[in-house]
Amino acid sequence: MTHALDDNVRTLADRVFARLQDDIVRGVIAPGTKVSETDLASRYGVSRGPLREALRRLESRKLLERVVHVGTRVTSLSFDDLIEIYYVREALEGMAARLAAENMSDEEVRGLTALLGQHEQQQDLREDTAYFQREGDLDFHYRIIQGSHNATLIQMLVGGLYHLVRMYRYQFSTVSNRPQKALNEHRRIVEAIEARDADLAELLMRRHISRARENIEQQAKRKESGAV
Amino acid sequence: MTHALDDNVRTLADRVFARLQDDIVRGVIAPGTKVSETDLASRYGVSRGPLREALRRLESRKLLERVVHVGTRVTSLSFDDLIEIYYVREALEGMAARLAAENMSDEEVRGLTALLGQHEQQQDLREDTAYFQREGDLDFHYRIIQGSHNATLIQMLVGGLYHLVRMYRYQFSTVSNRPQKALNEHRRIVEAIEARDADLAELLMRRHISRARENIEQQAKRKESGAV
DNA sequence: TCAATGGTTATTGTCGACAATGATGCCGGA
DNA sequence: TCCGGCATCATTGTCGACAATAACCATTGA
Repeated sequence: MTHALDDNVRTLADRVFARLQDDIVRGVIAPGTKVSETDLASRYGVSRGPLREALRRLESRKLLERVVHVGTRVTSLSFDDLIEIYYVREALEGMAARLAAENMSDEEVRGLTALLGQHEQQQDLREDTAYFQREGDLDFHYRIIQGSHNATLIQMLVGGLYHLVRMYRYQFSTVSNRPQKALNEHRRIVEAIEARDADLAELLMRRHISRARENIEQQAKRKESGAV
Repeated sequence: MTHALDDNVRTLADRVFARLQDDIVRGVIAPGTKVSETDLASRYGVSRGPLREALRRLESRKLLERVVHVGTRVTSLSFDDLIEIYYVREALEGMAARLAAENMSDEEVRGLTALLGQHEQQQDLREDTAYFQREGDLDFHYRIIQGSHNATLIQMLVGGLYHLVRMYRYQFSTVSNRPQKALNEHRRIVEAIEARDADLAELLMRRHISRARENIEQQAKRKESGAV
C-alpha cells in the first residue's frame, strides 16, 4: 500500500532506478550484459533522460560499468572483488557491532534476540532450505547495522556494499556450508550486544565475517585444483 | 597537460561533475546554498541534461541533497555528521593500515617514509603554516589507503568520505591543535608498517583517528559551554 | 589470404521545448 | 487585522530530435 503510494510520489527516474537495481541484483539482467539505453528506456516505459540518471546512480553504486561513447554493462563480480568486499565488510560491520552494543535500545536488543530465536527454530525444522538461510543471515546483519544508529555507516553498507553481496549470492546461488557454525557465531554476537560489551561484539563480528571470507577463499582453491 | 587532454576526452557531464565537486568542496558554493539547475547550467556553459547527471552523482556522494520538485542544496555538515564520519574512518582506515602493512611494496614503504621525513622537516621550519599541515595530513592518509591495494576500500574513502572531510575542513578552516602529537602518531604507524606488523598498524591508526574524533568532540563541548 | 582503409550504421551525448509540480503573493471575507 | 483560498510564477521533471562518436563491415590492394 505504502509502496504503491511511493510510486506515485517519487519521480520516474527514482522508480526506474529501483526497478533496474532489483533486476540487476536478482540476475534478471545477467552480469556482464551490455545494456542499451534505448532498449531499457522502451522496456521500462520511460524516455532516455530519466533512464540515464538512473544509470548514473547505479554506476556510482558499482552495479554498472560505463565506458563513454561505448556503452554500459552490468558489473560482473570477480572473485578478487568479492574478497575485497569482505575485508571492507569486516571493518565496517565490526564497527557496526561495536556501536550496536553501545547504542541499541533495549527494545531493539529484544527484537534481535527474538530474530535469532526464529532462525534457530527454522534451523531445526528445515535444515535444507537455502532461501531462509540466506535471507535470515541478511536480516541478522541488517538488524545490527541499523542498531549502530550511525546513518553514514548504514548508508555505506545497506545502500552500497550489500547490493553487491546480494548480487553475488544470486549469481552463484551461494549457500553457507557451515550454517550451524554461523548460527552459533550469531548467538555469541547477540550475547555480547546484550551484555553491552562493545569490544567483544566487534571482535566476534570481525571473526564471523573473516571466517566467511576464508571459507570462500578455500572453496575457490578447491574448485581450482579439483573439478574444473 | 594530461589534464587538458582529459577534458577533451571526457564527456561534458563528467567535466561539470568534477568542477562542481571542486567548487562545493572548496566552499566556492557555500554549504546550505540552494542551487538552481538553470543557473548552474548557464554558469558552467552546458544544458540541463548533463548537469542533472552530475547533480545525481554528487547527490549519491552526499555532497548535495535533493528534494523532488523542490530543488537541490549543498550539503551542510552537522557536527553529528562529522562524528559519524570519523567512526567510519576509524574502521576503514584501520583496515587500510592493516592491509598496507601486508600488501605495500618495499618501494611504496620507502615513499611513505620519505613523505613522513618531509613533514617532520616542514614541522620544524614553519610550525605556523596551516595549509601544509592539512594537506600533509591528507597526503599521509591517502598514501596508506592506496597502500591497502584494495580498490573497493580506496573507492569508499577517496571517492566518498574524504570529499566530505575536506569540505568540512574548508568550511571551518580546521587546523589540528595537536600537530606534534599527530606527527608522532604518524611516525609510529609508519614504523609498524615498515615492520610489517599488521595488527599494530591497525591498532595505531584506529587510535590516531579516534583521538582526532575525541579532539573534535571536546572542542565542540568547549565551544558549547564557553564563548557562544 | 590478409591487412588496411573507407564508408555505413547503430549507439551514446547533448540540447531545447513542453508538462507538472510546488512556492509566492494577492485578494476577499471574517 | 488576520486567515484562507486562488491565481500566477518559477523551477523541476520529462520528452523527442539532433549531433558526435565508435564499432562494424565491405572493398581494395598487396
